[in-house]
Amino acid sequence: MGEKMINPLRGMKDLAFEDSQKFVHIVTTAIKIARNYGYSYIETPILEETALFKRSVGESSDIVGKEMYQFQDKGDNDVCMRPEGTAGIVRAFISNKLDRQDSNYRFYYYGPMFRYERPQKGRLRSFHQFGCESFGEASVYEDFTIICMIKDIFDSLNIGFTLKINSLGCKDCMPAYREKLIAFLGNIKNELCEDCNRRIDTNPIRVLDCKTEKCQSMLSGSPKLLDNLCEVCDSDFEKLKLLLENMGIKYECDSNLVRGLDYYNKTAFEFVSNEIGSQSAIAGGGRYDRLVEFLDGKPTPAVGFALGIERIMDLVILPEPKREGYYLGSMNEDGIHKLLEVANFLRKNHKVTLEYKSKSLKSHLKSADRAEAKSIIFIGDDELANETLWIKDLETKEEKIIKIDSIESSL
RNA sequence: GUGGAUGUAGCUCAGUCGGUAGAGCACCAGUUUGUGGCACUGGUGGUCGCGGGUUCGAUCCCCGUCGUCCACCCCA
Repeated sequence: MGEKMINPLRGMKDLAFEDSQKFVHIVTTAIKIARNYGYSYIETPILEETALFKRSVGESSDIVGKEMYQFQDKGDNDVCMRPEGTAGIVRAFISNKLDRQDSNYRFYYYGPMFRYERPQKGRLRSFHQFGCESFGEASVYEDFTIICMIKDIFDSLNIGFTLKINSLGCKDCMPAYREKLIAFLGNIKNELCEDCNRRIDTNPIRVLDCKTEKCQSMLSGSPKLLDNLCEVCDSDFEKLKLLLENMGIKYECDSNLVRGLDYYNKTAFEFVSNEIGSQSAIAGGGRYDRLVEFLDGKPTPAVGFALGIERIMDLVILPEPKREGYYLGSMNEDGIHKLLEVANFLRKNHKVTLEYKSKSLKSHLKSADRAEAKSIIFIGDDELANETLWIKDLETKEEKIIKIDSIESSL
């Protein structure tokens, strides 16, 4: 008492009412589709050893460099709230020795992620992702299938998007391209902006999609990633494009599309929306064939994606609410007492809203509307005297009176 | 981390060229001694983000602080 009111932490939001309904709608839709594609649920801890994220997400990324919720726990362990989902799933995949098993594993997950960033539209410190990870399948068909799955999810949520794809190459072609690009950038270093000069060291490919006009004009002759792929990467990328075209899925090739996390290779993709402000990515993912071995597992090809639930919450339209169940109310205390038993019975099969305050029928009817009940059950003075219930269907407006002790056969 | 806005009732916002505040929505009640989603009437509800300064007096002016929003960076 008298102390300062406690508010949620910066960048953290409570989800209730319409927001939580949207959240559940998105997650249940995504789960249903993921299950149709053969994915099963996996739940991993929110807290992990910090080293996990340093080795997977990569020290060069901003996520690890400056956005982690990292601290020492009471056992003096260096721990971290997960900033993304893939690392923990891969860790679990290896911890459970699934990498020793020569078969495919497909997992879906959803839950909160934490990044210590400055909040803005579509960007929170505590936010939720739904994601899928497929292990053991090297075929580009799997990349294609996962893109189809995301498309299905957005289609069923009625959300429009643009699909962008790129290939990041593999261990055979990416390093060579990287050197080529660094050499090119080195020559025009003095003309590039401050940010780009920093990027040359941290993530040179990012320089390619710098927003400043000066940089863009300097970059017109830069070597392009897609022109420098090895034979396998190139033919897989061509195959992916063909598969998408045959399926009628529109896409844009974006040679500058770079995933923010270090572990990606080959196929990279992003679903963007132009309706949600500056943070336009609503889902992103790609292939990460080397991550399992980086984390000391047996080399296992993998591909996955994550979608930002809060970002698509602004885009989904909730289905019309339907009236459901019963609202129970009385004009007098004794009636409420009887309704407690009625509620107990009905709750075995129906949604029930029981009002404990005695008040007029009119007032109860209003409350019943607000509760979105399909029917109201009411006990007034007459019903109390006759041991009956007055029941009205709020949609059809039909009314009936039944004996309380015949409720089991009447409802 | 940088920059720009902003902070008045549960919500959306007005307002006072400095004299401690209002509307709409929502909520409650009544109009109808027992018939809803409409209408009308009335009511509950705010130390005008917090701290300091100027002033006889600050919600309004000044400084600070915290929060929120938006953009950059980066990302889902």
